[in-house]
Amino acid sequence: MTALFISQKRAEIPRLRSAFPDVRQVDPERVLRLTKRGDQIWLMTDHAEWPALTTALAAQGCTIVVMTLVPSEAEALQALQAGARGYLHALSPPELLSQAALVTGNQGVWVPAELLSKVLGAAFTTLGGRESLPVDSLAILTERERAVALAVAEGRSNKEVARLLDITERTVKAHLGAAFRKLGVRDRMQLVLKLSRQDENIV
Amino acid sequence: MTALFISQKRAEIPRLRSAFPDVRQVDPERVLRLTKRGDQIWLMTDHAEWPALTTALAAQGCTIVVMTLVPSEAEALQALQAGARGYLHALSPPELLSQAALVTGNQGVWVPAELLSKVLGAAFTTLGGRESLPVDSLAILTERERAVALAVAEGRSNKEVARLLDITERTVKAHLGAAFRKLGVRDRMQLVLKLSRQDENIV
DNA sequence: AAAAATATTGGACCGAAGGACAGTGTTTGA
DNA sequence: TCAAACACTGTCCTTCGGTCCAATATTTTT
Repeated sequence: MTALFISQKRAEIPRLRSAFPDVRQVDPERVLRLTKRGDQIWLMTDHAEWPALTTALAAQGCTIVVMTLVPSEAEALQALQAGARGYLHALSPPELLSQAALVTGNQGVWVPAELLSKVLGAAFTTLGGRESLPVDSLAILTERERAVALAVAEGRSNKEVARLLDITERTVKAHLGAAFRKLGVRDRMQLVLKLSRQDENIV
Repeated sequence: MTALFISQKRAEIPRLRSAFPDVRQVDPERVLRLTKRGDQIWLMTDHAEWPALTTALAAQGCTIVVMTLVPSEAEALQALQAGARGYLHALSPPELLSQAALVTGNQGVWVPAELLSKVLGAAFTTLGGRESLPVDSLAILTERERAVALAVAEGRSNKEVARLLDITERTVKAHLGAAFRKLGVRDRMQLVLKLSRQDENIV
């Protein structure tokens, strides 16, 4: 994993280097030929092409954190919609940079707390929430039947479930059979499909 | 820092416990008196008050991850809007739960990759999952093995697949056995889990 | 108190699933 | 051309999964 700092201007960010000693500074024009899947990119918004560059790098499988000197809600949304996983002030303290790296490196999204509600609120109103409250199939099961069904839905065999719940394999079969009947499925395969893909049945 | 698992039903989630051995299960009614700032809350959407509870807990300074058996874009938005920092499938593998805990514990937002783009309206590329992507997994199979594996992953029995592909049930077993070996799974249950939860599987 | 639901287990049965071993014909690549 | 991969099928065997016939004890509901 390589860490790259992309900026049009030659403005070095000391705090970035103190958080990531191995970071390399690269020009926007050449970065697309230097990056590979999984690279961590710190991208300054000091040139006009940064949204397109973000999208292109995201398509390559890079993790992009957009850095700005003037944070704004609009720019944050633009960054995230372009495929960036993080957005923060360029002069953030090193601990914050490390935190953002940790979060974005683990498939998370990092946005400053004061912008988070605005960004999510905007996303919410933009997409509009259509209320589709899916019925919970497991509600009609008893506690024990549900425990067995959930364990089975994770791929466990009857014997494994028996050990897990400290009951006989025969009892597992009993609960499981009851669950099958109540849920209207014929076997464990249908069960796991019903549980993991219910949204497709609703919508 | 305390980890609490909140569910109306007594459904234990074994994977949650395997990722966080010290997690305590608490009833929704009593959780507000037990939590303190910084606690990590895993909240199931199996009762009607979960959005209000999320807001209340977020106001207390807790980190909330909403878990559901039926992920949907609308519910994800509702969770984040209510103040949750994470949203994921209740049957996610332990590594994913750990990752979500890490991200949300560091002020990050965690949403499954396939929902992230919808939630933020962004062009996220599915990063991670190197050898786990469905296409990658199925790529190592022959055309026939892939056809059988996909049919089985839809819940069909060997006999049904045989009729579907107009071959003998014995041949289905042959192709399926080869697929098991190549994919490193032990039976059809593991296969459907591997294929249906690919997008969440990061490794 | 009576009735219903739940949790637990037993035995037996049968089909499905998966592997071991063996064989045929076709296609493809070195 | 020859080896390797592929597609296909057979028999035999073991284990697993699911359902049928029960039974008993506890809890909850009516």
